[in-house]
Amino acid sequence: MTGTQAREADRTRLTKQAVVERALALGDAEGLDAITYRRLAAELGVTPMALYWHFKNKEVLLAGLADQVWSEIETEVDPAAEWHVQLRGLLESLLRVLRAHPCASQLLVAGEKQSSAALIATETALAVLRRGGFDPEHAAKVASSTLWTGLMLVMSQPGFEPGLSKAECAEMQRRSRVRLALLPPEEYPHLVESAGTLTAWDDPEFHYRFGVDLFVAGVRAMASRPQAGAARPQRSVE
Amino acid sequence: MTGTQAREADRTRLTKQAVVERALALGDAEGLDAITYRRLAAELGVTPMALYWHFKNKEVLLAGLADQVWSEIETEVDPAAEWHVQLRGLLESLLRVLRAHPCASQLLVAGEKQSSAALIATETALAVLRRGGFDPEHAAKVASSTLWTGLMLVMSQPGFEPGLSKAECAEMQRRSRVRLALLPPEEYPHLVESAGTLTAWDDPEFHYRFGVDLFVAGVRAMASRPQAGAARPQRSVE
DNA sequence: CATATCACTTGTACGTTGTACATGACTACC
DNA sequence: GGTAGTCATGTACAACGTACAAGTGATATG
Repeated sequence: MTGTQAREADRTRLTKQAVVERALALGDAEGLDAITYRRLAAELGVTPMALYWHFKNKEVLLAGLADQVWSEIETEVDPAAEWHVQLRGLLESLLRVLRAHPCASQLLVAGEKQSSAALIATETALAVLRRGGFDPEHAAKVASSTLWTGLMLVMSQPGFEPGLSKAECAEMQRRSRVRLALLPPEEYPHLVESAGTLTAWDDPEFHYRFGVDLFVAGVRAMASRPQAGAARPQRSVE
Repeated sequence: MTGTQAREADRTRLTKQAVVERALALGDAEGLDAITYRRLAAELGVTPMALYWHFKNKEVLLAGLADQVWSEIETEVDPAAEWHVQLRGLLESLLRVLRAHPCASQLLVAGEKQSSAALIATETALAVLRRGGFDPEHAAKVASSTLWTGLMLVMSQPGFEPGLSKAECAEMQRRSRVRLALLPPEEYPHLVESAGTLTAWDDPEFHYRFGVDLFVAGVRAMASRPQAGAARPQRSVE
């Protein structure tokens, strides 16, 4: 299909995929608000209205971006692993993608979670949880929580502000750390004490590791409660 | 002519507090996007630019709203209760406020978490967690997670879309439930099976109860891990 | 070869948003 | 009275999403 189009090297046709990629790159670099029909069109060397041929309006464009993000998530699980290890793997895969696309979490929070790529991920998570002994209802709740925990973890990373340079980020963090540390210690003893961790942007790995641990620990605890559904987790076979 | 300005009997001066209350009511009723300088000014019977005297720009206005929301959270804890019961109480109080203000979660996710009212809540949470045996670093992480879990729970409530009527909400839910239920069952068996729960808007209490249980269970599990910090939880005395 | 069609692109224009700037009016104190 | 501070207004502008109509070039068909 795309083989015969190269008659003019510079002036290549616009495609949905190209637009989505450009938009995502723009959003990642300068924040979701930077994604504008005019701005995007300028980057693609095209008139704003040209984009309307491919995406009927901005909502559809953003849905396209969301779909792209979803499709980058790896949904393969190690069939030999225990269910909670599989769940952890899914969450980590989600986090990898969300961290690679700083604007993705904003995008997914605001927009649709019903993209076709999202369905696959949800289906996989549900399968893992059913194997872990959850009944359909609780499995649904946990699966949804997994997604939202991923979103939340990225957005709550100290210093996370899409479209900010490293330096601006460090500056902001320094300032809020100082603000916390200079609070009256008799009124806010614990806040002063924890000021460093609350604003630490320099060790995101600790942030994510703890967040994932906390979530998985919660899910495992719920799994071993009687009302969670099935009597006992099944071993994953074959 | 403009000479009629004295006629309005209820022509009372604008105050920050009045503006914040009106804006919050507007946002709760019609969504955060409905909060517009022009719209808000019209509701207050005033010129858009009049608002600029009280709030230098929209960011400041929204920060004012966020502060108002924070200030409505009850931060008293039962000193006799166990720490995890206290933590649950704080989370439930947060949820109560967020649910009372449908636009609040969007507001807090986007905006500042450094309002003075937010500091008090954070300080209280940290105190509870330190009593629970967490060291300052892990306590900070858990406290931040508590806030974000509250935000996430409200935003992930099926059918949550600020500024939508009950009927629109029900209609949307019905549609997405059908979409899920009609998926090819051989490809998405679990999705079909859980379609009801994934889209259920009619039983929010189950949603919130399960979410809080899951979170508190996770925190308790982390508390009993050696690397969480202090050797053992302290009983709260006096 | 001519022409009709489709896929795509452009130009112009409208309404809405946040907000800069200059000015007007009310209140309080000298 | 006057002067200053506090609050409100009116006008104006740039940027946004997008409706509408018209144009372009490649391809299929007569």
